[in-house]
This record gives sequence, structure tokens and C-alpha cells, in this order.
Amino acid sequence: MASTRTGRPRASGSSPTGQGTRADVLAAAAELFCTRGYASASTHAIAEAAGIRQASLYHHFARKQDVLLALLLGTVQPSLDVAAELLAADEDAAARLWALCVADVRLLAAGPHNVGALYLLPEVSDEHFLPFRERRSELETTYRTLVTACAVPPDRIEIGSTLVLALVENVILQRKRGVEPTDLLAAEIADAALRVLDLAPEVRARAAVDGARLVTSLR
Amino acid sequence: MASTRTGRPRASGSSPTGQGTRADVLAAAAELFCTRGYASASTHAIAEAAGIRQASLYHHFARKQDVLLALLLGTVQPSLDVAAELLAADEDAAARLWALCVADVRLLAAGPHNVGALYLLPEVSDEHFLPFRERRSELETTYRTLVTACAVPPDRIEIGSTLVLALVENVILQRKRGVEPTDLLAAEIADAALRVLDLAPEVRARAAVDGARLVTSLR
DNA sequence: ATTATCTATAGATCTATAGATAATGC
DNA sequence: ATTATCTATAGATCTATAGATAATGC
Repeated sequence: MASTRTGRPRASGSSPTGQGTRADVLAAAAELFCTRGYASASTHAIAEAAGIRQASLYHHFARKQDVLLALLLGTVQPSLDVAAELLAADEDAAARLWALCVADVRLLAAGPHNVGALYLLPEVSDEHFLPFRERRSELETTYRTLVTACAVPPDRIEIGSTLVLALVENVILQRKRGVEPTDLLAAEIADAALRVLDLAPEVRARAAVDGARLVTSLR
Repeated sequence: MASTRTGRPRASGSSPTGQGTRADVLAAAAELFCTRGYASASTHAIAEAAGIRQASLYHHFARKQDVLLALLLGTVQPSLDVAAELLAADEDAAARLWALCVADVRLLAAGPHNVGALYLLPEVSDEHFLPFRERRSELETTYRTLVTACAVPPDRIEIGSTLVLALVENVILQRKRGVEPTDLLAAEIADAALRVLDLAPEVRARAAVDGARLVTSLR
């Protein structure tokens, strides 16, 4: 039965997302944390955008920090899933790295709010967000693993991985500037990543073809 | 005469920077805005780190926002100065772009606090910081101008400029992660920038040599 | 009985202003 | 007289809790 929900009804209107109150709060917080920052986005403002009263927020999240933590974990998890799948894939490392770049750029470019920008908030260095930073660090390890597997010279692995990540994460900064990333951009960035690693043109060309196939197989 | 200063003496200690109270406040705010964020760094905490009382801060800055604005303008101005000098320099475009990348990376890497990160604060999108965003945008224009002058194909100028900036700005994110950038990194990033633009190896090699000379002439 | 909301509020901030104070400058 | 600090505080928040209320579930 599609029965109506239990509990006292809202004073005003109904769920903006239609996905339940928790989703309403997360969507509202994503927007406000991105545009105003963590501390500047009051629980009152978040609740109002979610269509509930300020205190009702605490029925779903014990502390304001838990709202941000949920958002952060929600953004890194899809990337980790893709990374795990690609680590195990039976394909050239360059193709897998190309695919990881494309997938991550798409994830960062997706959604109405620039949730990737949340990880740039200074408040994220607080101990409370350690679980997120750990997963984030796992993701970076995957990039390093794939760069290593691309037969990059040992003394270039660290700098190479850093620069590849730089290109991918740049999507966050672009969105902050108001540039809406196109789907084409993802491939451009993945191409640039392989150029930065100084891979040979033939290797890069093949990786782009195989990588593109890999990406579609992920969906 | 090196006379002592006018005005009531501080209740506790003396200027931490030894550069005067304004400098004390800016140094304290730089650290706190970077580590805690804008709204989370109270004027009380800033004043305390500057060695004065909370209210005394308002003798030097009319509003808290003015402190952040001063920091932002202070970070972009040196970059604009270098950019202007390089725009006018009599040297190959690739060499000048290489030099601009190195100079900007060094500026972002310099100083005890990661002041480049201030421009990532969500609060910077507020109207009050428009003067900063305008200068920041001038800097981006210079990058685009130099990329264009590198004989990059017309349809690659936009994406190329974006990716070059991505590599440079990445220093900010690296410092956020705790990686202290080396002087070598600056050259690595400038090299990577020219690779991203797909310039020919000979062009890149010459640009690096000429660019290195240009950089030293800036100092 | 259980649930999700509501209203009300305690207690802790935080920014900015008012006005006093303790130096130097003239 | 001028200056840079100080103390004190008004007024506006903001987070989190307590307890009431209005639904459904059994």
C-alpha cells in the first residue's frame, strides 16, 4: 500500500525533492554549503530550504556536522566504486586511467550543485570528517596505482599522479567560476592527463579508444 | 628618531609580526581563514592571535569582510605585476607562459600560510569581494593571451588555457593536503603546461631554457 | 504506541559600537 | 590634541534540547 507517511505533517508545503525529508535536507545543505560555506549556512536556512522547521532537522541528523559528512561521503563513494571496478578490469593501464579520469570528471560535473567543492571547505580538516578524508585518500591511491601501471618512470610517478589529479579536480574550480562543464570536457581532460604523463602518441590514442569503451561498460 | 608608537599600549605582549598591528591582524586572519574558514574564524580569535583585543581590530578594519578583502587583493597583486611584465617582455610566447607558470606557482607556494586557498572560500562570491574577482579575472585573461600567442589552434585556446591554469592552481590543493611544494615543482608544472598544450618537444625545450632566464630577470 | 513534525527556549556565541584610558606630539 | 588601544555591551544571531502535537499503525 502506498500509505501516507507517519508523523505530524509539515506546517508548510511538501517535500521539495519528493524523496523524503533526509533527501530534502541534504539537497538544501548541498546548495547552501557550496554557495555560502559551512558555518555561514545556518541550520535555520537549511531547514527552510528543505521545507521544515529548524529543530526538525535534528530528528534526521544529530549534529550539523553530520549533514556535511553525509554529503562528503556521498560524493566520494561513487568515485571509489568506479575506481575499484577499473582496478580489477582486464585492460591496459593507460585505458583504465583514461576511463577513471572521464568517470570522475563526469561525477564532478553532474548534479545541480557543485558538491565536489565541499571537500575544499576549510572545515573539512576537522577531526569529525576523518572518515571522509580516509576514503578520499584511498581514491588518490588508486590514481597512483594506475599511473604506476602505465610504466611511468619511478621518479615521475608522484608528480605525474599529482598533475593528473590536478586536471580532474579542476572541474570543481571551473564550476565555481560558473563554467558548466560539457561531456566533451571529460574526454579532453583524460587526454590531457595522458599527455602530462608524457605517454607516446600511439599509446595515448589506443588508450582513448579502449578507455571510451570501458567507460560505457561502467554504466 | 625611532620613537615608540603613539596610542595606548597593548594589554598583553607586543606585535607578533613586528610589522605593526595591521600586519598582525592580516597574518592571524590568513592562518585562521585558511584553516577554519571565514565565518568560523571569529574576530575574537583573530584579534587574540594578533595580540590585541577583539574591538581593537575595528580601528584598522571597518568590517570583518575588509580583512579578507585585503588578504585577497594582496595575493592577486603580485601575480598581476608579473603578468604585466611578461606580457610586455620581448621573448617567445611559450617562454613567457612558462615563466608565468613558474612565477605563479612560486607565489602560491610561498608564505607560511596557504593564502591562495582563500580564493576558494565560498564567501568570496559575495558582492563585497567583487574588486578581487575582477583582478583575478584579469590574470586569467593574461594566461589566455599567452596561450593564444603560443600558436595553439583557435579551437584549443579555451580548453588549453583552462588546463594550464588547473595545473598552476593545483599547488593550492596540494598545500591543503599538507604537501609542501618544492622549487622543483614549479618547473615541473610549467613543463606540464606546455605538454598539455601539445607544443612540439623542441619548442618546449627552448621555452624552458628561455623561460628560466626570464624568471630570474623578474626578481 | 510510534513516529515526524512542531513551538519555545536556554545558553553560547559573534559583530560592531560607545566611550574610557594611556600613551606620544606639539 | 591625536592616536591606538582598552573595557563593556547591545542586539542579533545560531545550535541543540525539551516537550507538545498530529498524524499513522496495531
